[in-house]
Amino acid sequence: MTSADVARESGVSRSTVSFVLNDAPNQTISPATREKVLAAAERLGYTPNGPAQALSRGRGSTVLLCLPDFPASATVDELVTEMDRVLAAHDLLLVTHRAGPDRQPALALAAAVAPVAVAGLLPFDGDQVAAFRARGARAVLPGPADPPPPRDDAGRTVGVAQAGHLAGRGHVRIGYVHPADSRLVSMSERRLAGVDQTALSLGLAGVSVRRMPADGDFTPVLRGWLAEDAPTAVAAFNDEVAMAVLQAAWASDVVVPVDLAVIGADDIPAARYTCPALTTIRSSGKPFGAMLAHWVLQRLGTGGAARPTADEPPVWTPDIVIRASS
Amino acid sequence: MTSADVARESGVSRSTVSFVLNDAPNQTISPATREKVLAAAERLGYTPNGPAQALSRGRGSTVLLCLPDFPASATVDELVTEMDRVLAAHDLLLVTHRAGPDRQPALALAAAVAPVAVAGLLPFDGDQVAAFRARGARAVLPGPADPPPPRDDAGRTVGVAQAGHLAGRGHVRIGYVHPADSRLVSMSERRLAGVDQTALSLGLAGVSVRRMPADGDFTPVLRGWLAEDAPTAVAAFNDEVAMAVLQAAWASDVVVPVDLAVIGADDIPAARYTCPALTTIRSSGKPFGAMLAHWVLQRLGTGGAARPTADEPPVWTPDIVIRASS
DNA sequence: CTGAAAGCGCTTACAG
DNA sequence: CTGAAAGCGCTTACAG
Repeated sequence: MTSADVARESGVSRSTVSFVLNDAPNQTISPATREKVLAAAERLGYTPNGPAQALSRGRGSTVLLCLPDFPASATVDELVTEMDRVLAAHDLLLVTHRAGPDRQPALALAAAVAPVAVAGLLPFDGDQVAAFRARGARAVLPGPADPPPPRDDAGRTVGVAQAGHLAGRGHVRIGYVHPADSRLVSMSERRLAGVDQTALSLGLAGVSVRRMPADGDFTPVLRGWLAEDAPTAVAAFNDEVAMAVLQAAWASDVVVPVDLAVIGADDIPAARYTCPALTTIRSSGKPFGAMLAHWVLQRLGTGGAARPTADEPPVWTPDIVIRASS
Repeated sequence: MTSADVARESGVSRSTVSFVLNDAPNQTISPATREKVLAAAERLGYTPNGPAQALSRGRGSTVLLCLPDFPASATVDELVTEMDRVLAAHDLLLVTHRAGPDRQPALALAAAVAPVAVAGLLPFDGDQVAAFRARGARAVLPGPADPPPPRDDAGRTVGVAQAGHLAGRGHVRIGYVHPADSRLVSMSERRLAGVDQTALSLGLAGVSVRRMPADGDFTPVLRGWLAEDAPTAVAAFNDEVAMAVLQAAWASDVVVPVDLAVIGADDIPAARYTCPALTTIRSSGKPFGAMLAHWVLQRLGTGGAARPTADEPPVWTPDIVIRASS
């Protein structure tokens, strides 16, 4: 099933078929011909071959998004969905690749699909950019020279929101708990920075920091912590860490939120079901997805395209979900 | 940067370049020429254009996996990672597509990348199969005539494991809780079938069933349930539902596991941090990913390929993770 | 208003 | 052992 079949079926040339199917500008096709071609294509169930189109146009229609090896999360799903949505409005299709120990490297995928652009959540270094370019990408971002994506800022913002809430509840000795998973440390550092900065600007005590032990049992750490720095409220890196704190408190007869307030981050589905229900920070992946898409479009020069998109501006505003734990 | 550049640089024809780069069988290239070409390709940083290769070979090198619109989960990640891994051993690259309200339909992606095969977790109907085929896929599975993937069985198996554990603890009145999310009902029905069947075969009472209310508060339901059917143990559809049950018990002064035993499913990261820690069923996505990959390969006739893969046979064995809730 | 022709980057019989 | 040529399915100047 090729365009030649459609041409034959409708009694015109392949050029004409291509013209009508692509609504070629500067090309005036008679309504009759147009109809014939459309009907034939319909009847034959013809669909143009994407790779062939890309080859001949010298420009693919896919964008590759490289995701880090983070645990599955609704936030990333939202990001991807939104990026897909705004890209689709510009006839660009999103292909995602999640890094991972056993996963094929993104470069192989890039070679196979020849995306017109590749985007990532973490900045690419010079070699990576060059490699993607060698595989046909016209835009690779963020590159080493680019401003980092607003993710850093987003991380900080989460910490700011956590500390702000806790301080608002009257707490002055705030603690922070890092996750055990080393893949998450850089993100956790950013969140901590937000907590730290807020505590500082509010004139609170310096924030005391602990890390989740690898075995997942925070109980001994919590006991020592309470004895030493005696935080009255803890901001956890994320909801899982917050749950570990909740569990340690439960095991130690420390009553939340009376003896200890805790706040998580991410608002995972489980957060509403903890005992007590977890107060947390919810940050949608949507604005970030929109931002990445717009960045790609701009870099591709499709920014001021004919078709205007009524997308909300990509602003990053974490929401606080107040439940019972603080 | 094309193969013509490499040919020019190394002073041979494009055919020769193609032969050495592809290790063409039935083709004897002198070691000297071979070296020259390889060196030139290396020097130029040449990478073949995937779509062009696909076009000329008449066979793409990607496989499209269509994922349903389920919440993000580690199990699906494992499935994808494993499928990617075994496919990669056959020079096939995996491209995943998650369905969703705002996502581009999978057909558009299929048209753009022209995958040689498309696989799904849920069976495709006749129209879908035809549409994918029209976009170049040589294999689309599972189709309407195919045996359903062992997912159904997997679902049942989870229920069997849940009920088996509960019965082993001496419970005779077992309850089951469906999730509120309607996208999950068919999966939940399968798990319930496993519970039901096991209870039946063990001569226990029929299992009493409830569903999570949309507002997420299981407390009123639990109270009524305890008054009516008085189950002593409940198997929840998944860990989130189990947590809701735990929370309802906590709110009702029902002590778990003494007054009520609960078991979840999936072993999400949060499961170890509930109070008490949740007993659950863990089923890796790995065997299912391997199975799908093998199915694709077999359908593609690559099954008995030269390169043997030392993959474990795709067997589906859920593990029970015993913690404190039952 | 429409068609013949070249070209996108590759592979692969077919000659030599 | 190596090269000239055709072809994969499309698009797009260029003629008419």
